[in-house]
Amino acid sequence: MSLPPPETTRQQRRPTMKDVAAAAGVSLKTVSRVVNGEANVNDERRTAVLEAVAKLGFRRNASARDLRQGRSGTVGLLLEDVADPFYSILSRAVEEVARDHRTMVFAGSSAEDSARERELALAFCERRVDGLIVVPAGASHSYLLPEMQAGIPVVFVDRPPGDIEADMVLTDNAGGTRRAVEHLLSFGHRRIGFIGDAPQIYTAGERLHGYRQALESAGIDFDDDLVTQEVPSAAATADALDRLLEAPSPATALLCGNSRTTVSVLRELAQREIRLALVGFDDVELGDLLQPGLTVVAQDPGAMGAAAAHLLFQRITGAAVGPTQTVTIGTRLIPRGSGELPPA
Amino acid sequence: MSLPPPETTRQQRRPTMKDVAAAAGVSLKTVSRVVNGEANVNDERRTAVLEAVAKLGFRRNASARDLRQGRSGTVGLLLEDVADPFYSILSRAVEEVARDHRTMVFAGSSAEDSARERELALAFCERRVDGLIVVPAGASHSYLLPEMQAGIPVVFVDRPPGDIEADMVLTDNAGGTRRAVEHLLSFGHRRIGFIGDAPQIYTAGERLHGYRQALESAGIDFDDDLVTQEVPSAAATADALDRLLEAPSPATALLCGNSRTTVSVLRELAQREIRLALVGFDDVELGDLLQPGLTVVAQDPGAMGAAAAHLLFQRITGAAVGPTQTVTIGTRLIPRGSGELPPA
DNA sequence: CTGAAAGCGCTAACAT
DNA sequence: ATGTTAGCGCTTTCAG
Repeated sequence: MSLPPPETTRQQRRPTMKDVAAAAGVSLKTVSRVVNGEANVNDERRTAVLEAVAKLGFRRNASARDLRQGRSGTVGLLLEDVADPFYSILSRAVEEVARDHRTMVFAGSSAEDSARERELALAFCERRVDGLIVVPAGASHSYLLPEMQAGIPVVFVDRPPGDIEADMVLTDNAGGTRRAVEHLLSFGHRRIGFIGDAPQIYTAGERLHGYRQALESAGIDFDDDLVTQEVPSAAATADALDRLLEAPSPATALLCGNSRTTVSVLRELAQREIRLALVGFDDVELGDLLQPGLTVVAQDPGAMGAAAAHLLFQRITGAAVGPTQTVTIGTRLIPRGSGELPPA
Repeated sequence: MSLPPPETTRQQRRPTMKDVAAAAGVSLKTVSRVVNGEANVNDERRTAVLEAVAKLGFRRNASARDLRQGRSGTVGLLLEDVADPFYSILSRAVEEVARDHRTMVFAGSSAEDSARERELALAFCERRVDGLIVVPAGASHSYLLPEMQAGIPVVFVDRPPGDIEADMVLTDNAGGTRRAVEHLLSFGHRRIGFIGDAPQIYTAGERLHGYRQALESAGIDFDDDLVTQEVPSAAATADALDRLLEAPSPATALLCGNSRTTVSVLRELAQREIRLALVGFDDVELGDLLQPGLTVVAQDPGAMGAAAAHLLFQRITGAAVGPTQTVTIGTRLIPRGSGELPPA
């Protein structure tokens, strides 16, 4: 007089190779051979194994395999924010390269928080990723040294690591702003404003550097009144814009150091009904549909992700050994109208 | 007379708990207790263990732990394209919920290819993910039944699965287009065009349904001349637009069934210098900066991701048992100008 | 071509 | 409070 089984879905124990072996009447090792597509298995037995696999719904346990083999077939990808278009495009590029290497990708967002970056990176290492691609959030990365010495290759993207040497993939930031300034100069501008990100951010420094270089080459004095560097927020950008336009000799053109700032400036300009020559660093979606179209210095996040992943897999496979490498990806100036307006 | 060691970086074998135990002069189990923050360890020994951990650079091997415990602390997220803003926002939301559950996320892009969807989903299962969130690419998902029966919960997002019953999180597609049409009707339009995605796509069907419902409620006859359903491409959209505008009684307003179509239409309208009342389904970045601003029926990918993840973890933890659940997420009409233009 | 045995690094169950 | 033993599911090694 036993009770009927409960009505919930039955949670079967997953079949193992041992179960398959029993069902097929062969040894566990033969199952392993068949499942892994090795040669040297009699056709008859192979068929029996495949039938048992299908019947039982067997699926090899990657944890067990990884444990035995010492590698996991995964890489970790640590971004600032998976939802940001720049990083999501980069992410997809990494995924495609990883796929070619039959590798899965763990992705995580540091949210620009160095503690969270570290936590995620070490969690990836605990999972024994075969390699790590990191967009640095924090300023120190020595916490990764033990992991790197233990054989986990790490490639940094977009910004250099804080206090260690490692492979990296960077945008040619200075070259990008240099070209943007030269472009504006060629349309007759001499008073070119620059609203950049906070100076402690690597890319912000590089971009400012390119801006200064281009002015210097053109024999134009750098003017503090025309330059702002701060964390991009709508309010801060509006203030910065005020400064540039109310300077004794106001800006006739503006270069924005990142896309968040560019968007804030566009909103301000629309509201104030001001026309100002404008070039943005980093492309924004639908930039061509604005009026005028938005001229930008476009980065190539896809190329950066692909380059980082290629470099990483070269390290993983041992195809690349020796000193650290730095890959620099160029920018592309895309004229769409806003950067070709003449001085007022 | 032995040779000097090679000059390449030394690949140390990673220390194990056994090594830590030896270094600290305790048993392996004590190391395990300390590493896992269990109570019942003498302070002196705990200190010794922690020192050995730091000195050796020990990091617990998650593969071994997973194998023993039978769960992996990971979930799989299968999207159409990680780089698409809709999915990248969804993805970030999933990541945040997973983080609360100390779980990492594997993300993969099916590229709208059912074979690739299946391949990725099964690869996730092989990695013994604790659960799976899937945006269906293919029409059949019975291949997941053995996995689900083996205890891997699966939540489908954005579209229902093909031939199985499962939890899902959907947008209120029909409700969204209904409101869009009502909105256009309220501005006096009676000839409202609809350019939707290919009819075999679930969301496309639902959106068309809402369009028809709203017309019917308003006592307006459905007119085939004003409706197109095809794979969104710039060329196809241009043709569709031609049809609507050259119909015997042409459209004065247009509802686009997805954001790719919306963008294509915007490009066409800009080129032709035509003004047409326009509402897009799904928001696009910078829609407020266009002239006129783009009126949209906004979906909420963040809410969808969060809902899917919550449901998934309820299944994983057993907080939810029993019949499948469907969560429907509402849309929001955002008037910005283009949808408030009167009939020509 | 096939199989038996050992063991990857960890945790669960059971002593002490 | 601490240690011992067994074993998760697989691959490696070695023997037939």
